Amino acid sequence: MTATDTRPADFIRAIVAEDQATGKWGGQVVTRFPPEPNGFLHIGHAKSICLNFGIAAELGGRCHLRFDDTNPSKEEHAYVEAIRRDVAWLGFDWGAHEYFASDYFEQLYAWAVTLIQAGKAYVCDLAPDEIRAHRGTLTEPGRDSPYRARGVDENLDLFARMRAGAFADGTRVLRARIDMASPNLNLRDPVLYRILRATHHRTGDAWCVYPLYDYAHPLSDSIEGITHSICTLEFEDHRPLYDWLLDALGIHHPQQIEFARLNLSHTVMSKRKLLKLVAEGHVRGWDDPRMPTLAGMRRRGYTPAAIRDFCDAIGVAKRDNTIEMARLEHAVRTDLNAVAPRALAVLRPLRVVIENYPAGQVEWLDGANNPEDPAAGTRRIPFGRELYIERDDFMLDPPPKYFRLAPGREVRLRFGYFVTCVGVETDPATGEVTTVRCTFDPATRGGSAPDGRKVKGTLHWVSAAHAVPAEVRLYGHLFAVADPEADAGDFLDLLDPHGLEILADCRVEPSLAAARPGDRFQFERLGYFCVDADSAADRLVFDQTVGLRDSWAKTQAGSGGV
RNA sequence: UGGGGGAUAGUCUAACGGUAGGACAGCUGACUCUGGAUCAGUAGGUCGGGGUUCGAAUCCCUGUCCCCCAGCCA
Repeated sequence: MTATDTRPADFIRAIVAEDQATGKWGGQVVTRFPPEPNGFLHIGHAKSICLNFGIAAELGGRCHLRFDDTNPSKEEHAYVEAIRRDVAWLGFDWGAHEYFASDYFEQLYAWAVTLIQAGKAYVCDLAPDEIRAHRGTLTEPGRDSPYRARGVDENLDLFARMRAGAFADGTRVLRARIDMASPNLNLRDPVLYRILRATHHRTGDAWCVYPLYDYAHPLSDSIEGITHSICTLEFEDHRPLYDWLLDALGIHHPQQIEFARLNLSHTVMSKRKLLKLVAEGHVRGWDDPRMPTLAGMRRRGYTPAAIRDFCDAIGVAKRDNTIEMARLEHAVRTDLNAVAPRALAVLRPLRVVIENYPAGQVEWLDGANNPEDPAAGTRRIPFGRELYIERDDFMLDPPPKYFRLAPGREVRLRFGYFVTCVGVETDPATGEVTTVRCTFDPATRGGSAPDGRKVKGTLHWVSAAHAVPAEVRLYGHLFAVADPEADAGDFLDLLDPHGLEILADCRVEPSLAAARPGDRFQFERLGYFCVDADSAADRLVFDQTVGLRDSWAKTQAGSGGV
């Protein structure tokens, strides 16, 4: 064990480890994941979840799931349930530590009164645009609100009446009295409470004043005894306010630490944009397999382990970053390769007739369920005179280095026999090959030749008489460009038109007939697929999770195609 | 150019004054009943300029570039 092995994996873990060593928090580690229930969780949230729950787990601490529900106009209970489901699916358990900022409204209100009494907060009657005008700009200081000098008693009375519903929405706010000339705009008397008549998903109409994030967040952290409040970079400017409030109140003061959020190529992470895609029907929903949401990734067949491994692998730092999608795909391939049962499935069927194979004869051949895992056992696959192979696996006039079937060429049918192409039938109108005629070598049953001869290619196939029809949905990237956020135009114009391709006439081996939604398979030579929620007993539907690495396709791309 | 952050291979990420390392992507090759998997090899980097030092990605000075902040969103 070297020093490198014991060094914390990232700068946040280093801080927490240091705090543990010095006993700063009495040996305690309490983190929290604080989503706002106004949308579904995405892979960016997964980074934060893995960080917060991971640190707590590593150090014997705990991580709270706290819904930051301070804005009733945007939040819904349905999102709460979706978030719970996604965090649990990812593999994390918050136990009894589920909280809502809205549970703290009474305490938060009481602390606001405390601030007023201490002369550190005041009720401001300025309209929203006036507040903005008084705030100044990045380079000019703000101006004091004319209400800044209001007396404690008047503030107390006004704030009580705000709560009581005496004033219209937007007519008054409670503000912290800090410094209108601060170079940090967050300190120019930030708004703490606004009047908002909206039904809250949990407190209903009990309140008409709601705290803002900057006020509710540090106090919620404090109430819960959080030690390390880990958030993303854009809140760095808010830390002085976070600290100011906790100091002003003299209560438990967690340490806020910021890290760079995850960006993934070929997709967007903005909740606003994801919501727009869903609301306007550009995708089928929050769980559309093209979406970077955990629900979408789950539906597509990503495993929790793959996502966790991905989050561990990308690291945590402060510099802006965009992870290549290939990194995520690598994580899911690695996981699925080890655990996904194999199956034979033909996406674009091409009929094959084996001339010297007896009509009506059926043989049940043994196929390994997972070459990576002998314990996975074998299954029986029917073989007959008439089969389907992949259209891509046959060419009348193949280019060099093409190892598949072509006139006169011999290949192996996976787990089956060597077959040689002896002719084709074509559609006289289009010239398209409709049937490939072959002969088989009976001595090669199971896939190897007693005379030791080799074949360059092995094809997947299904028995025409036994194959089960299926729909397969192929997915590309959500966006056609690596960084859809970079373009100044409408991001919708950047959606990849090839992001979804539906193949309605596929054929899969009969053992797949029993597959249930959520089941994952590797279709040999093609990729990983997951049974979609739309699947029914009489209509199998598969989603492509990710393709297998394909060096032939790479060769093709490199040579500019055939 | 007010404040706050950040710059290490194509993309991420380590190195805490002492050989710039790892991963993904790329390329070569080996092996293979998945052109999969696996294995081996290979190429590629410290934002620029000064300085301190025996020695600098790391410390100092200076310049440049990138990100965030002017919601009664979070």
